[in-house]
Amino acid sequence: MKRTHHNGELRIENVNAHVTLCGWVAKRRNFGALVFIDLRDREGLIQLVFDETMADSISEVRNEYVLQVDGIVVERQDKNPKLATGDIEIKVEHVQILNTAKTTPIIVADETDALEDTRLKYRYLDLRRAPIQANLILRHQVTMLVRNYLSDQGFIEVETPILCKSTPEGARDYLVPSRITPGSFYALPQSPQLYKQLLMIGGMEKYFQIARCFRDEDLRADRQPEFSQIDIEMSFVDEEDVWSLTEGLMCHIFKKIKHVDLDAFPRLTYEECMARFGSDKPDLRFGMELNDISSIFSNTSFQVFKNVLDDGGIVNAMVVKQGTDQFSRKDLDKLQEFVKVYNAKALAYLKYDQGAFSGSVHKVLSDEEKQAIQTQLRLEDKDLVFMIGDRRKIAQTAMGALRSKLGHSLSLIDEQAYRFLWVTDFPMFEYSEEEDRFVAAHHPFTAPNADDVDKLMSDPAHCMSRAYDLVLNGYELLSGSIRIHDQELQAKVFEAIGMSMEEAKNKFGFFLDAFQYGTPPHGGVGIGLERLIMILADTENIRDVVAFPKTASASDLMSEAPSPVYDEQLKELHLSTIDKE
RNA sequence: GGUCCAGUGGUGUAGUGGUUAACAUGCCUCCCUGUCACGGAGGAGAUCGAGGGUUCGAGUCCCUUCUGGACCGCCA
Repeated sequence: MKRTHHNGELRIENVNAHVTLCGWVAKRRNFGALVFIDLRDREGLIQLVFDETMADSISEVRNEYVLQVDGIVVERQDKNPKLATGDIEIKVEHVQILNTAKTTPIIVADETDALEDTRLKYRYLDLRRAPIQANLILRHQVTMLVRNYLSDQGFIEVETPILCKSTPEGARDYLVPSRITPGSFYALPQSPQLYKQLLMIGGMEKYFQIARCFRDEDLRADRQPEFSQIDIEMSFVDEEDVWSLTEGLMCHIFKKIKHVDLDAFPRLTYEECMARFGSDKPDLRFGMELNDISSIFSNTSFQVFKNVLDDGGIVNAMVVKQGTDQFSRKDLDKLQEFVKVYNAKALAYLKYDQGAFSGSVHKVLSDEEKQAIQTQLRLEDKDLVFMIGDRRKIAQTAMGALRSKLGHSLSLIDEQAYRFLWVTDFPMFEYSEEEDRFVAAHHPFTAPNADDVDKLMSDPAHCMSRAYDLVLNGYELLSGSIRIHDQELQAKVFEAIGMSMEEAKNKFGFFLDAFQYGTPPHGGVGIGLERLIMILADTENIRDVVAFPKTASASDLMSEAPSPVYDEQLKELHLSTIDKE
């Protein structure tokens, strides 16, 4: 092999150069004895011309054949402005067929051909297409930037185990049976959480890893069962140190990849975030904030809102500016169904037009109430108000989901913008109705706010933590926290979530042991690499930025994993064949 | 665990109870010396995801099931 150039890099300046090129046949066009072939490689396309003297040597060549050609770069008579190499072509003098190819099930040259399941079944062909290659190259560039940046900042990349101890707190583990210890299992890491904290105890001070993580939970458009996390942990730091490091990294990435200078990263508490946007990962590329208008209805005769308020709920409102004519009755009925998905009982609406009200709750609200709504929400002509009266969390979440949906469907979003947001002061615990106890909202190693330590037992619902998320354009880009480094505090947190010291020792004994030998204050973050790449690649589908992704049911259409195994393998693992009923 | 959408030649679609399932593209053969979404002529290729039911008759209606997708729950 003596390839001299990539196909996409040749230009008019290369005219008369003798070149040797390699690649795949993207397209063949015949004119009697004259044949054009578009030759594709990773860097692009170039047109090859074969005259009658070459006709025999390429008569068998079809799409996706692998060729090596020698030829001379010549200027074209008719240039093709759509192609980077469109000013020139290669007059081929010698061709070698490196390999043949069967007719492909998907047409590689047509980037719109085939639905996603077919593309995934033949992923190796889909990967030949420019868009998916561009995404993988982008991913490579970002991980290189991350490694270099963090290394320059004094961080050490350390690999942590994939075969771990199962810690059944949080996400469901993927389990791996042990052959040597029958009946025992490893777990694949949901994240390197414990190991990175142990690295801090181990004196690494600044650690990072582009870490593979595994979670056996149901998938979504932005969730795969295995994914990568830019995992970072630092010793002797507080929130400001972690945030400033993270912001520096993000600024670096967006400068290098998108050539933009990011604005300062705003911060909101979780509570304010939920109140204003109905989400802990709000899209700040548009406004249309939520409003609590409960006080207007303190003496209402509208029974629905009255009941909600009596039960401690709220009435949440959102104004669609100039919205009165944007929704048909049918649209509004659909939105009604939409909020029910989020457990809201109903979606009320009120139209304000030329000083007069109409809409679903027009007749049941008093004039004073409507006037108060107009005043509080500063309604102008043709404004539409959506209202949800429900339990606080439901009213906020459902309205937040509606806000997000309408932001897209009404094109309120500035597609060019990158709007970051730090969300802080998360609750330390969430009440789990299922388990009838408080569970850690983040993970049980998150430090509580210093002021809230005495609430751990007395008032866990109002105990805030030192956890934080970084949100970008409506995606949770990372989560992190300042960790507990004091063993007594750690014990209290276990107690608060109803975990006995015995149980804690059984689950995290090695970790708690380590705490006794001089644990530095530490904290860090885990950045969802795929989500970052999705945003940079401008796609809403995580599979677009993963080379070999899995489907929504966690299977690989290409390799057909997961698959049954031989009885022999099960026997070695001391597992009996699973009864399929 | 739940809700919704989709499944028709290799690929992408049309077909809304009635002849031989249509179109585009790809594939094969032939023609063509300046195409680049090349063009022209011809050809092969589908038990309409699977199973059951309703009907004189089902790609079409009903039930079950499988697969893919989106969402809720879940994802510390």
